[in-house]
Amino acid sequence: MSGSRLLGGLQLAILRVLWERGEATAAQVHEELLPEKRLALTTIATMLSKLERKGLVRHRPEGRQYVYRAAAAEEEIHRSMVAEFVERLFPGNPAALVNHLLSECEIDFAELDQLRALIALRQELARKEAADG
Amino acid sequence: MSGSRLLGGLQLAILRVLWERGEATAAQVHEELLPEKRLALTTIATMLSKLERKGLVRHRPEGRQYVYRAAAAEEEIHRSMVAEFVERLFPGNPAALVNHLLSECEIDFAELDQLRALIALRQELARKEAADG
DNA sequence: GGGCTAGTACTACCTGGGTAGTTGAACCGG
DNA sequence: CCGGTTCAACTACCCAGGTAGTACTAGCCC
Repeated sequence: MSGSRLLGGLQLAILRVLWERGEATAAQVHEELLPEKRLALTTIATMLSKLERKGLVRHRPEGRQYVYRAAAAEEEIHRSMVAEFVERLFPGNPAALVNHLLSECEIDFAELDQLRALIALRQELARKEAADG
Repeated sequence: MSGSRLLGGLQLAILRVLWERGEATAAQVHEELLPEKRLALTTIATMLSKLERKGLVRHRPEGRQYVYRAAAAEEEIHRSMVAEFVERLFPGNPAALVNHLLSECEIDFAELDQLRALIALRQELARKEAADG
């Protein structure tokens, strides 16, 4: 478990493509990211290799090219990155981040409703846990 | 635009000391961080210089030592880092991060209550805006 | 005044993200 | 069989965070 789990923007963009499509060649990832980031194909290929070295991506040869797929679940990456980020910015206080997000970010009405429901659910669980012991 | 992207853990730890104390010498920051991170004093001094080059701290000579203070407000740093982080991990969807935090993190009952109140407040504001605008 | 000390400045190195050119191999069309 | 195309691999940079040793300097004590 090495520290510094914060992946960069490009790495995440690539992983997102893989999560979305299941599998993709370097060229496909490149093409999909073109509007977002104008990068050379070799840049994408390099990043895929680096991600593979870190165990976040695997490849399988198909004909003369490699087909990549994510080796780490999206949820897993989210979890570890959020944990790392919270620890960095609001040490031991995830609620402070929620607070910040609610105060500073544009979150629309419907989403706020959903979040409120989610909080109610969490409180329900907490209450039950407390009751059961 | 102060291209302040994601600061590292040490930089933030140093800034936290400065925010907390208002002012501090390198030695004071070092001392305060000792239990948290065992680092050489020169490491702290180096980071202070780097932070100063980025305009995030300033110093004032006092006798033969420098007294540093943060040049960026805590809120400002929080804002820009959270924005950057959200854009990286949940592009254009801060609510997804809130969702994640509520689902995955340990947030205690009282905090959940406060968050619920905060959401209600936000909704109130949104409703008012919708009515006025 | 001469050496000790405290404290900054300078320099160096490692790591990892990001970027891309160059190389070399496999393959396809003629 | 040869030349062009298409890949992946290798190599090389840049930059910033992090870490720390060493050099220099200003002040202090005897």
